[in-house]
Amino acid sequence: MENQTQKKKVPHMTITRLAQYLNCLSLLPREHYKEISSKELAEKIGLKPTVIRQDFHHFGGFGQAGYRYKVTNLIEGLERILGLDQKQNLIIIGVGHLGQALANYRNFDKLGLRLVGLFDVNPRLIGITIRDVRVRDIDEVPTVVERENVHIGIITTPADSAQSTANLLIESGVKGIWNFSPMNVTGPSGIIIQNEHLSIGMMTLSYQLKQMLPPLSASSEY
Amino acid sequence: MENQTQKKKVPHMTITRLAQYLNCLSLLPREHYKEISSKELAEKIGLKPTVIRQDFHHFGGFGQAGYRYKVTNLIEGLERILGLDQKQNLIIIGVGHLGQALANYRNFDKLGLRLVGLFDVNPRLIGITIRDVRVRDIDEVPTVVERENVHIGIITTPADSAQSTANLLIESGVKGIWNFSPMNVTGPSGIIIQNEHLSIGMMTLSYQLKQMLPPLSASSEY
DNA sequence: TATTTTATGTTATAATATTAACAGGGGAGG
DNA sequence: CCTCCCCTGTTAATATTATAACATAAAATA
Repeated sequence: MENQTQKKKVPHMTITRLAQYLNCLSLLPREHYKEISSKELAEKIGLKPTVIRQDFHHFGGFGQAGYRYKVTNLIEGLERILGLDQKQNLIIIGVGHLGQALANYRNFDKLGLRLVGLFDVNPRLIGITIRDVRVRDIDEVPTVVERENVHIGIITTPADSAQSTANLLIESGVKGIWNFSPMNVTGPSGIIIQNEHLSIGMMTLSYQLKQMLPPLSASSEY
Repeated sequence: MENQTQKKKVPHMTITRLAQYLNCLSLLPREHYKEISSKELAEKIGLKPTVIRQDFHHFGGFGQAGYRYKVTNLIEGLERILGLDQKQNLIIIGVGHLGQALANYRNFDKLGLRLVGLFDVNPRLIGITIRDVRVRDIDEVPTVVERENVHIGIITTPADSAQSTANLLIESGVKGIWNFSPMNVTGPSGIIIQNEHLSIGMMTLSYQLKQMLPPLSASSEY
């Protein structure tokens, strides 16, 4: 569209699905899939074709009537929309099990993200190296954020230090926070904060299981 | 697709939020919060009070008009709705970094979940012990699922073996799958499958950042 | 070349979710 | 006891999202 600041609001679910499309497209073998139809893509993800076409329509569409979508064209467009064409530097605070798992996450490269810092308060962790990145003391966060022009910070600390960590990140100049601690963190408007609670996924799974499985005993009370 | 155990269908977003409420409530100090109002809880999560009351209304409400909600009552009710009151056994397949991180996830206990098995194909991992659970060969999955009455399986394998792993789990008798591999997995109806793609959270964050940050160059073309 | 098929972009309709408005219940304070 | 205020449960209205329907364009086929 005409305006990059985006006049009409794109539904949040659409953005989530665009990410799904991109993820799916980047995984399928390129030689067999030079082109793909909305029907094919929808089948792979478990949606209806109209959803995909409607999502694309928010951005003017990616093909032309009659043709199928060109996969490379699609991927490039999605990456541009999602902002993945501009490389970003990020840091991780909290080098516990989850922090280490994320530090080893290969897909960061594909997303245009570069891990430039790992931080913790635990002296036993400070100094070790994970994928060529050395773990530093948390006091060094402001320095690294400024020097490396870091825009994104990932929080994998325990719950009770999540908010203080977020504050530190924000003061240091980080613009987006991806929080994996169980506690919600908040910040001033202008800072993008994504709280990613793993337990919520588990709970919704549990709920659906309960609906599906026969109740063990026809309990009298609610 | 209608569910006979459920008269009126509860919106999916409501279930997600119920999980958020429970997570938030379980984290706040019990002595200071014996009771809580919809307004207070909404503030903590960043919602409006009416959302919470509407969500609760799908289940008949948790308090009575005039009173505030009793926290213990609320927690018990949410746990019952989400099916967390019934203990479940689960296994993890794929003991890479993410699998190990999940194996060490303390919150499983709070969710009524018990890790009873770890599996991998890598001989170098088979035999090691994480939190008193020994890593077994993937061939032993059917045996353990049956013996331990496992209902939930977590997939943390690479993308190319995700679907085959899901098939194995389903054939073994698992009823719910929590898939962390980047590739969507599918199964027959009756099996609950939750695909949890971490990269999607990162991409939506990237998108929002792009909307917020000033465009580096006023590029002519979209 | 005419026609059928398949595909996308667009518009219109149906379904769903959010938000607001309202109706009572209980406690505090005069 | 009465009034005021705050609270929840419920219903109604609004806004948003998903689905279906349609118009059009290209390729394939006869």
